[in-house]
Amino acid sequence: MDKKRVAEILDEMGTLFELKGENPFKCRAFHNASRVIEALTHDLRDLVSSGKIREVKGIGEHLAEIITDLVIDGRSKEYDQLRASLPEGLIEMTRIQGLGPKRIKVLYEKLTIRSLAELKQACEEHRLAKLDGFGEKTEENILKGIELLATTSDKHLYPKAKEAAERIHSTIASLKEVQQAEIAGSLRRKKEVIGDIDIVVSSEERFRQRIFDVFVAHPDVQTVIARGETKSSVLLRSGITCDLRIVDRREFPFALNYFTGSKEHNVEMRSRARKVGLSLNEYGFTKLEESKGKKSTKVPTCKDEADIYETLGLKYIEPELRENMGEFEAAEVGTLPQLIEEQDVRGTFHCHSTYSDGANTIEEMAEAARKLGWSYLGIADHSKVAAYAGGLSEDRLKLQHKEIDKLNGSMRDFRIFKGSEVDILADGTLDYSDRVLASFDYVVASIHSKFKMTESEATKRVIRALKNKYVTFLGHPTGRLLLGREGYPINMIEVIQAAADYGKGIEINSHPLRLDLDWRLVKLAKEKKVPIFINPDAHNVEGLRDVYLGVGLARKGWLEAKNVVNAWEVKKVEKFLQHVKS
DNA sequence: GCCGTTTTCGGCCCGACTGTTTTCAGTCG
Repeated sequence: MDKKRVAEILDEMGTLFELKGENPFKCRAFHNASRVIEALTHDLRDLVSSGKIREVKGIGEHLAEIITDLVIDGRSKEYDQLRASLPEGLIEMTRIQGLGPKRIKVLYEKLTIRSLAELKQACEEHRLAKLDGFGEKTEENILKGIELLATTSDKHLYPKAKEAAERIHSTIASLKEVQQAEIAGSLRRKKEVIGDIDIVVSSEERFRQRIFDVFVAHPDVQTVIARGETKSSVLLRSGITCDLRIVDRREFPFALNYFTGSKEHNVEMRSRARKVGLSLNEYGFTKLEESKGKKSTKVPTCKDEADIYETLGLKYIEPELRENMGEFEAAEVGTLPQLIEEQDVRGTFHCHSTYSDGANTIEEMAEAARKLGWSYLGIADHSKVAAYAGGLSEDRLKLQHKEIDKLNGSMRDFRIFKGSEVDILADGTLDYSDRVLASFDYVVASIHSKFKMTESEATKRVIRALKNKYVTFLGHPTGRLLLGREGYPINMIEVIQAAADYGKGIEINSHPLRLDLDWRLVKLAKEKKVPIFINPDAHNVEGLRDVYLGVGLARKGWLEAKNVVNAWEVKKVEKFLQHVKS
């Protein structure tokens, strides 16, 4: 069983324990373990067979046992029994906004409600309102919640969420009553998929309700979920939930930090605060009293987030790194990376032109790249087997190369590289002969067909392709489509190791639907010293800008400019491309 | 269930909002 499935099962077990009314800390331990397993950058099977799984923080004796059963036998007796002890439909009910395990348990025990359908019916017949702690409003909200489940999704692509957030933000930020306004949450951390939008604002207290008035009346707002003294919550027409919090000016850095998260990062922040005798919340620090941990006098305020980190003896941690995945340890000893920035990009590779399935000519693409301030561009059209995408025959390639030579002769201070996105065939060989491959400046090797292979077959296939001396880097490594298709099963840890061994690069495909390589693996690739190419996979001039999405992902993967080939000077790039195939 | 320089038991982040309540439990992030 792979780690993704193991993580899913542990998470489900946590929820099942909640539904049974188990010790909440035990439940949390399972949810936490799920997250820890998901985030592992070591091979889970190796960790299990060597017994090192027990050394992973958050995995104790019992969880190690369950994980071992799942990985080795593909099943766990404890999980099977737990699942059998409750109706399946209860898990689905936890997805209803505002309905949690405690009340689902009551509904199951008192009214034997076992599924969404039964719950809906019970609400319509007003059977819930008869129970203690339930009322008419609860029934209404549950019915609304069930309806919402069908029409909205709880995950959204980063660019869509960003656009929605910026529309609200610009309205709020332009109000004269607003002192500061920032988009926080997973958007600020540049997660590839976004749950909801968090906006943090500072203003004088007397203006809060006026700001909330504007917020809930925004044309993008569909329904108001909650409205209080410091927080309001709405559902946008785009199906995304948006929260707005308003605090005092001096609380702002704390609120921004808190609502940027991640949750795991926050937990660690607070626990570190306690170690130096402070309590931390979204409003500031307070001193912990010696006796009984009671709070008293405020410690001096912090003017920005950097001050907060400094108070805890830490260097400033960039939002993208706040996942409690090693950033605290690095901030403590001052080894945080100097993250790559958008302006470090000097060009990109893996773009398409009218020669295959692109919408713009090579010249138009190059011109657009120049306007972005870049000094080079790589054109990598599809290879011949990709007939559906206008893959290039060898004759057409000659024409294309001639055209590029001509353009290079006429453009000053700009270089167009001859590349190709060559299909990796089912057996791991490439779609052009070595003689043809040798004619390119660089070669992107990608999979576009035969996705249904076993993990070990797919891994061997890709590694064989990487071994070809003419291959420069691997394109969209897992083939995932966010919120759509899972990547094909492949052992990326082995692939990254192979890339390191053969001196090859790996692409961060920045297409908003792909964002592939995943940032967790980007970090591993960096550790293995694998050069990264940030590519837009652009099929038109507008698509070039997607590179900046990839930069966000690169930052999330701890990359510095020196780790990214397209942040290098053109001379260095030329040398590197030559070196790879020599 | 996990963890530990306050270490093998006793904590485990903490505040806002809602709906049901006469002071709070459940849920969320």
